[in-house]
Amino acid sequence: MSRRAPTPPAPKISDAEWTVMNVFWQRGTSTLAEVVKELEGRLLWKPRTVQSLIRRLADKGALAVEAVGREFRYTPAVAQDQCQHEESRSFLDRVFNGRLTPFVAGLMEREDVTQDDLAALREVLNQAEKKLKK
Amino acid sequence: MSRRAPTPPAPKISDAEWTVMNVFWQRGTSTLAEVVKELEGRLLWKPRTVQSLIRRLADKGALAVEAVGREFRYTPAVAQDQCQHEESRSFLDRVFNGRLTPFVAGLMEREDVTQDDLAALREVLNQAEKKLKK
DNA sequence: CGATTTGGATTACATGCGTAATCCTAGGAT
DNA sequence: ATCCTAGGATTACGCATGTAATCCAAATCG
Repeated sequence: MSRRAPTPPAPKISDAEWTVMNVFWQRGTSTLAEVVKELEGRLLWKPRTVQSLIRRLADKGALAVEAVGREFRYTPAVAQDQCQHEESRSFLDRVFNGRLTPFVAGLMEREDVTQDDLAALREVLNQAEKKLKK
Repeated sequence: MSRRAPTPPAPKISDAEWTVMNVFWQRGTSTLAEVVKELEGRLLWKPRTVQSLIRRLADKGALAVEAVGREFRYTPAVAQDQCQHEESRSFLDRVFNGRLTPFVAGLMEREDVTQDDLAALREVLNQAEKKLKK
């Protein structure tokens, strides 16, 4: 498992910001109120907190802002899969010396896996192998 | 893939601290000087920086301290695999909504995998299945 | 029209983190 | 005996983060 040619890196997203970005990636363009509603119940954040996080995300370029009337609509400006991949890489490097197999092995050992999980993972590996052979 | 009964959580280890803990987990009990030597070349840290990180790790209970003469020897006080697992869980929850398969799929898609990688992963899955059937 | 709500802008504030510098002291070099 | 060095203790310092509160203006409720 080794890196490919680097894409320009996406802005670094903090833990709390991931929660917010996940909402935007699921919903697409949204207003503050929509995100607040989406998170309420699930989370103990005051609306002001959500607003702060959205602002920071806009400041660092992870969200695009468009004024609509006197409100703003925010849209993800970075691709979810790119951010996920960058986080994945940095996580594996930091915690598992870059290696995927011990990570997966550790999870298998300490969590309960279902047959479905295993089947899905095998399918992923098969796809990877197919690509590899081309 | 689901959680099991929780163990008492290990102290939270920051990015830089992971670098230090990895040295201790590899070497076992070590002095400051040994860690500094191990890291030099690989890293641009001043010895003082390493000392600060070691101190913080001792303060948060991740390293045990034993005075030997006028020096200290530090020993990992938390298990590497437990820390790895906690990091893994929190990472998957934050970035992949807790799901392992998309994480693996993303890596397969964006990085270069070898046949050996695939074989090792398949073996891990086989072991997991064996355990599952018992 | 006045009061309340709501969103944006500005400000807050403790804590953690990355990255050390300073100070002091004991041990080793000369 | 003296000076330098290395390690522990204390302190530093700016930036990020989590978690908001305050202030102001526009819209909405009554």
